Amino acid sequence: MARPVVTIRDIARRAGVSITTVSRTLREPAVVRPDKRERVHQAIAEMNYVPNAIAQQLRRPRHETVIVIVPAIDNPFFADIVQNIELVAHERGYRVLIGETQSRQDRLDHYADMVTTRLADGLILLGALLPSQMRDARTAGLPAPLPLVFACERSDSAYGPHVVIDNHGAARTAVAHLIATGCRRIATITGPLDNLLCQDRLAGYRAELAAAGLPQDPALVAEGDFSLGSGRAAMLRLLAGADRPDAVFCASDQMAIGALQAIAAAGLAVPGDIAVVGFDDLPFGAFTVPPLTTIRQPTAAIGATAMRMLDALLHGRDLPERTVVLPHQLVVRASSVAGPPLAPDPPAQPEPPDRQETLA
Amino acid sequence: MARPVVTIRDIARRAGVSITTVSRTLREPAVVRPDKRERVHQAIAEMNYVPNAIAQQLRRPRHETVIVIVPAIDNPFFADIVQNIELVAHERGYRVLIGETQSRQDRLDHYADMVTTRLADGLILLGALLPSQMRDARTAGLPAPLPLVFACERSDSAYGPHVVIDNHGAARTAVAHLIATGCRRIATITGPLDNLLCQDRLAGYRAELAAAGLPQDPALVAEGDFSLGSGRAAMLRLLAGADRPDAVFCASDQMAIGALQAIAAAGLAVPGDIAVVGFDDLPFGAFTVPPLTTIRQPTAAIGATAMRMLDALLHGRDLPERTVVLPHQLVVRASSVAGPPLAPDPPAQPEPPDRQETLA
DNA sequence: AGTATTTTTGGAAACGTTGCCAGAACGAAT
DNA sequence: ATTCGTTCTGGCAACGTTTCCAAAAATACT
Repeated sequence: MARPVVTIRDIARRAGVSITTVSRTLREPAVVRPDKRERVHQAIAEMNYVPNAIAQQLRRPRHETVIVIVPAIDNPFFADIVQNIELVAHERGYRVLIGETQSRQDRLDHYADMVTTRLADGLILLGALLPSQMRDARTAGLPAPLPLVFACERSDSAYGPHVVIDNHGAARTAVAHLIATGCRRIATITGPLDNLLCQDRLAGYRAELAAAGLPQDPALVAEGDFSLGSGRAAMLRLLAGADRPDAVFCASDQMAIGALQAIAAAGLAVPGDIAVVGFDDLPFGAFTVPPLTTIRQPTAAIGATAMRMLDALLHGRDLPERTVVLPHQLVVRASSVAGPPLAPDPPAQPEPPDRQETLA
Repeated sequence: MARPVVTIRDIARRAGVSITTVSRTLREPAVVRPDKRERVHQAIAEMNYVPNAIAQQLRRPRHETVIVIVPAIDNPFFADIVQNIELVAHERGYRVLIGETQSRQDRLDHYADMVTTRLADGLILLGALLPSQMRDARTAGLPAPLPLVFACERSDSAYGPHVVIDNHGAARTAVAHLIATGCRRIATITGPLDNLLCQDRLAGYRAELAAAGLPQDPALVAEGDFSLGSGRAAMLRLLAGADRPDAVFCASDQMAIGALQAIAAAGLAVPGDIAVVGFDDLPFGAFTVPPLTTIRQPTAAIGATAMRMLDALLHGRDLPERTVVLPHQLVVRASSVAGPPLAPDPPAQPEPPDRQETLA
């Protein structure tokens, strides 16, 4: 188990050169003479030397490592964003580590500690939870101790830059679509309402109803927690009401799928009796029965932009904007519009070109 | 951005003590006199000092960090295992980092490098992919250079210990169940067949058919890649055949859900026309229409056992067994058995007590 | 051949900790 | 007062790199 550790010193001895030369052979080979370079490489191969990254990092100001904090690792929506963070990260020489919090403060703090103790450079938060030390520093009037970027979720913008979509507007778009297809009694299943993003979506829902001159009925608002089971339960509650809704706007696709099942279990038809619109455009949504109308979030752009912003932050560059708002898109499928099959899904959201430049 | 870095030296100066005393105040407070201890703590608070973990680790032999390699972060099956790895890891003072490979060798190697370069202590592989350096070392006749444990997937056991289920037996159980309910023309949708685990499940399927004296029809075997879309496509292929199957055993729930949709799209009934059995018992499977019969894997035990094995490995303790096989369980729901609603789902698999002790 | 320039090299000081060891300070026992 | 144990403390050498800087070697130029 405890194989003797080969260090740069051993290589130097073996190759008959100085430690410096070995280091340089690895770091900037061009500057060392070919014959020595050769000898060094040979020694490295023979002795099976691998540089100790810990020691290297002790001398380097930065480690090119970022941590992505995900509330729940099994949410495909986050998974897609993480994918795109990794794309940009790799391209710029960063290593990406993923930390799952299950929305627990202690877990988040544990990962945040990796940044304060200099094991990693920065954080991308896909959840709304805030590291304790950020809050503490804030109340103590200190500057933000951690370089971090919020993606998807919204928080107090004093804590760091954001990349988000217009949740209020997206909710309005979804509800407007339902109204346009003739629905009049539109319910909503929200996410946890202590979450700013969910408040935004609920407000958008209300705003659109108001704009269309439709009445607001508190009995048509049910709170879920983004999960499938909670969507199902919420839908059952809505169906139990005296005057059943003719449409439901759900704050996540997972909840929308739960709603679909509750509606089917009640023997009602979608969209005939009740139209359903979700949010996120999970890959799964295209396969439900019927396929789900939803709001597509620009996951590629969200991930890429968040990583670019963090990169900028870590290099002390000024960000052109503290908050970047990316465009969403309504994807209409059969859960909201009856009739013959619709046109195939629109292509994936293209990368907005402007970000690319401002943050390059 | 570039706040001056406060080091242990600054604290020593401020508190009027030596560096050693500061270190000791943090490491073994009991031994330093209360008054100095107090002064040090105060200086730490005033200057906002956080020890540099990189520097600490340079002096320590181990870092208490493990990396879990997941092929695809959005697979809920892996998510659940990761959860349970984290549980045991935390309890034993390890930090868990997750790396996603998308089955790409370069990404895996990148994470594996973190272990060789001593940024992390060991690896738990949830995928079948093997770090290049393992293979290289093997062909060069060297000992395994990385402490790692395979979970779920099977590989050449010379590379490291395994914790798995009996995939061959589980497939037999599933097929036997279908035969018991009266099915005779049983198809299967496999995972990628270069994968040992998938080969095992296919072999189990064949063995059970043979044992029941049913014929083997190559036209009843379709290959997928675990994903929902691939299951749908495979089912369509099976349905296109001359003599349609009356049941299908799928090597993953995701593929089974795809199959359900293909069957529904063809206007056939489940289980009336075709019975469907999946594999994994994803939370989602309980919510499909109809709910999915499946093989439940003991995710809690798999995760916990894998982490315990890695812990043992890292401490140079001998493992009681190189390969641990955990029990699976058939969960019968309406996709395979028609009729009145069945008994509620069986409770989650209890932790097998024996592992706990042998590896504690 | 001799000097000026450029290219290569190696010594040594960091980086921020920990932990050994010897010595200082303290109290207790003579 | 002196001696003897304890308890605390600080100096210093690690840990394995990288990176100045100055010196040495190689090359170019008169």
